[in-house]
Amino acid sequence: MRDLLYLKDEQIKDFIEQIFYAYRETYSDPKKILKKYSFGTAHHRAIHLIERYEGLTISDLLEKLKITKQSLNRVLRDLIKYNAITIKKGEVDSRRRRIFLNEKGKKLFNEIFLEQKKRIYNALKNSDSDSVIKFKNVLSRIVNE
Amino acid sequence: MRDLLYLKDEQIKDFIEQIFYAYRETYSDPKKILKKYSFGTAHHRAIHLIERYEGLTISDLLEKLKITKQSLNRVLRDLIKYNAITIKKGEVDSRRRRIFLNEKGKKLFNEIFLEQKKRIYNALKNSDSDSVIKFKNVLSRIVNE
DNA sequence: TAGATATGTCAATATAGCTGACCAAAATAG
DNA sequence: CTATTTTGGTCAGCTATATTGACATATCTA
Repeated sequence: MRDLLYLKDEQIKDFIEQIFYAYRETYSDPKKILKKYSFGTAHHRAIHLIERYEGLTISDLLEKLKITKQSLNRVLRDLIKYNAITIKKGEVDSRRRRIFLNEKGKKLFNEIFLEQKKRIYNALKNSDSDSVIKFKNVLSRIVNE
Repeated sequence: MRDLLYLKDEQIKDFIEQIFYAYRETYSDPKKILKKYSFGTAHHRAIHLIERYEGLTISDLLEKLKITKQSLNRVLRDLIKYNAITIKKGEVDSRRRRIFLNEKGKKLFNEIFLEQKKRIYNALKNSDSDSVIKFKNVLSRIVNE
């Protein structure tokens, strides 16, 4: 590995640490709201992905979350019970069930997102668009590495 | 909130999602190594901070980790038992105990870091220094927001 | 019709966090 | 010097989120 000035070990350690803090803080913000509904971060992550990828299947969700179906099932059961989501049989293949947000789920998502958005928005609002683009690119390279 | 082109809700949702993936992947990489020593991510985070801030106190560590002393104590007990760390009485205030990595702890840290470093290094090595700097700046704004 | 696929569910276990209560040593304030 | 505060350790029990393994069911495909 080349020892580029901006890729020294101490810099990399710092990134590893900052990624932890960024994740923790970003997902801590809406915890009070989640608690009101007796939900946790596991429900939050699921609802986030269901909102973003409407109609995704159980296995799509499993791949994104990288948890077991047993773990996911508990979460989905809770969300169904609260009437946040609906699972419909797939049209082409009725085994591939598709997950959708109900009105109650959309409201819940928005309440969570509004809280969570603040941190990101405030962090970026004073950044130039070039910083935001470069942040996005580096982040996605880390994810897809 | 202004609706700047690069700060649309969908963009912010994407950041929230990517931060989750970045954290998860970055901290998943060394899990096999940790398992060899019967350690988990909680031990990893502690050892990372102890390496970076040598001689930090229990309460320094508690503040950085944002967990309870009961949770931290379990982790530290395991690390002491393995002989990864030593806790010394503080020189000025002997209640403020300072935590240090032993040789065994340094070796363990290096083994973990080498694995974890790959993802960050590979993600950054083809980025120009400006991208890295801007990534760092935006990340730290998210953390300190 | 026989297998493969997608999903659900039961049971047991692990990890990492929490609260509450209580204790001891050491520093500091009166 | 004593009283209080600060720092840390520990016990016990609980919760949230994940795991593995086994088995069941419906549906699709060959």
